[in-house]
Amino acid sequence: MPETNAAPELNGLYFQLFNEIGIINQLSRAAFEARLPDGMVLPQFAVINHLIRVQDGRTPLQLARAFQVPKTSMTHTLAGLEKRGFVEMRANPDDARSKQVWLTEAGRTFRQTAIASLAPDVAAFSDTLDREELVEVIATLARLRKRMDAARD
Amino acid sequence: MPETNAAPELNGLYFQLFNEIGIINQLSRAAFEARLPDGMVLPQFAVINHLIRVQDGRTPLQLARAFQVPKTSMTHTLAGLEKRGFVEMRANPDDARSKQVWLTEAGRTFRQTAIASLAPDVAAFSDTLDREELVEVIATLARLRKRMDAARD
DNA sequence: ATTGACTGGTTCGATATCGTACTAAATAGT
DNA sequence: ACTATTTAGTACGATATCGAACCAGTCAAT
Repeated sequence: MPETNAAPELNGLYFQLFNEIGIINQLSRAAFEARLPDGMVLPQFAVINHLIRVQDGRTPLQLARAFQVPKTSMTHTLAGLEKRGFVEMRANPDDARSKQVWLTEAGRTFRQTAIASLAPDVAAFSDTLDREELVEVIATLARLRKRMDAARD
Repeated sequence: MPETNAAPELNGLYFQLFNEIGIINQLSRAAFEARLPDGMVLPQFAVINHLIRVQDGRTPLQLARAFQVPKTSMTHTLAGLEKRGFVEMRANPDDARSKQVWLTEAGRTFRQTAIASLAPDVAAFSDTLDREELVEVIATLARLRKRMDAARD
């Protein structure tokens, strides 16, 4: 009965994939946080990075959705960034309930120095995957991510 | 000056990769925990799964290393599993400081039912990657994981 | 215009995660 | 044997994460 076994085995592979992903996430988080100053934490850096890649002025909810974290978590992350002066919360002119998150100069320069200080760590394993492999695995994971995202009812 | 740009761009790709990984990790965690009973959490399930894949009787420290979490986190995770009766801590006959983690029958059956109840969720996106793609991306990530692991001094 | 449903964000309490410091056992060097 | 160092695990305190409940603003239907 090959058909009845097909799905479970595939599921097993997905479990394995999520397992690898969990471990790498763990490793990258630990490596990042070892370099970042005092209590600065990976999600905070990730938010700054995201605001650079896309544009400033996202709303907190947009950010929460981008990272797929509950909005309460994003509130907390943003509070930390604001306390450090790396972002600035402004009122959203289009919607009085909402806000906008803007990077400050301090936030931008922080990102620069953080990336610079992380470079040696990345260099330690950056020869593992060449550019094509990287691009491909990113594309594959992005495909999966979008699909998983869409699958959430 | 193409050479000076080469490295930074590669770093940027790694950042993107870690970002995708973080989001998928988030999505899979949320999906899992939505199905798991009450306060059962992803790492707990992952430990049970790991104990099935490799063998019973791992020590807490081996588990912590396998998942690349601090040992205090593993202590906490195992305490949760033990309280629910899914694992059993025994003395390690080879080392009086150490312990061994063994699955109980309840733990094994729990895994079965958990996987069964997760199957529909996985099915919702399991057609995104075919078997070859899955195998390949897992292999690639495993390679990166091992390399990152080795790079930690 | 008014009501009811919905949405963006925060507050609050419970739990997870993790770093530091500690204890006890094992190991190494003499 | 004896001391110093390392190793396995835990206790504890600080912070991160998240779900539930909440408030204020928006939108839709009448």
